[in-house]
Amino acid sequence: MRADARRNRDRIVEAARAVVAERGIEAPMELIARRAGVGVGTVYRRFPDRHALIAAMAEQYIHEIADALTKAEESERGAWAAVRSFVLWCGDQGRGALAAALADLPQELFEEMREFVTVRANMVERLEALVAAAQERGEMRADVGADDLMTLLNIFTCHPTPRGEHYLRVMLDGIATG
Amino acid sequence: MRADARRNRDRIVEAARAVVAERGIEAPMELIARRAGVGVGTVYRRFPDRHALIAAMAEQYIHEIADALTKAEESERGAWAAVRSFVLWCGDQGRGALAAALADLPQELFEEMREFVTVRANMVERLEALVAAAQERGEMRADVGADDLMTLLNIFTCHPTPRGEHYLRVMLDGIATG
DNA sequence: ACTAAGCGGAAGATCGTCGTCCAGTTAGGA
DNA sequence: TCCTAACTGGACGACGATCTTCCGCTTAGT
Repeated sequence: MRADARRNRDRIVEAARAVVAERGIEAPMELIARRAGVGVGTVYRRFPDRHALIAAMAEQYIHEIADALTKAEESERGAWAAVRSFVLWCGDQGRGALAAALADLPQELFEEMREFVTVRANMVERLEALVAAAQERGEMRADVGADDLMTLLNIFTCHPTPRGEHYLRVMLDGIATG
Repeated sequence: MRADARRNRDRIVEAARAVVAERGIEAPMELIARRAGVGVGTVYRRFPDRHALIAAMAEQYIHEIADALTKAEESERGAWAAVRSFVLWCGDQGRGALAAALADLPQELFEEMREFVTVRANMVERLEALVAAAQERGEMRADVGADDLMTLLNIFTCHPTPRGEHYLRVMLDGIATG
């Protein structure tokens, strides 16, 4: 692949993430192309259809999240601190908006996204372990699980508001054992 | 107006509320007509365009909310209890979904909806008073205001999930002074 | 039983997005 | 420098979803 083509490909994936986070999974291809500074034709040459683009995007995205979780795990300030900082990290930068957009992806699409599915499953497992540890130590209420955390993240970040991060903190205060 | 026409009119407004709550403010008119058990033609005779229908719907809706707030105020179990029960009432039955849908209404539309605007303004004022009282008594954290409560309601109810009410309760625990 | 009011839904208009195609441009090797 | 294969942008026709109108049939109510 020619160097300029490579550069454009990367720009397109990045633009897709931003646009999908803002406008949802059905954002027009032209918006993505514009944001990347290329024409629609260029997008379609690199990615035969929007599915391919979404898959590329999702893969990059899930790896970032998984890395953040690893960092949180390694911080060694306790399970609840790890959960908390991971949630706040996810809430930041509208990452969750992308997650929300991916969440209502048609089921059949996931079958072309093996890597994404695998990495995500692994991540959920690790988050569950962290939550269980925090609960065992009595640092976190027992009626909220890892899946609830992910749902809540989706809810908050998919609905952008100026005080989103503040709300997330209030929510975390409600989740922490008082 | 003939009795059957009146009946249909009411049914249409009710159907519109349900459909808009589920599918957003841009839900197809045909869906609303179907849900009301009438043809699209009937909808358009009663309401010249979707704006008129939305206005009728919004008016009915805001009165219900205002009534609920009145009930909460009258319960006399304290300001925080009133705020809490009002928020939970709103969260119930997907009322917020409708609020969310109304929230991203084009600005110019509100100018044809005087009644709605007036009643809503009055309601917000009363909620603010309740919040101030709860905060003064130290029952509620000071960094969350009436507008935040409304935003949070929108956020939660516009994004329907099986555990929505539970999340709202957790959130309220975070908002209450611990 | 008569008629004004009401009814449903087919049909045509409109709109936004998709994905293709091709004439023109450019990277980078010889 | 020159050459060409690779790449580029965006106009364009197709398409599906939704809007709104219109009209022949039905019905409430006198």
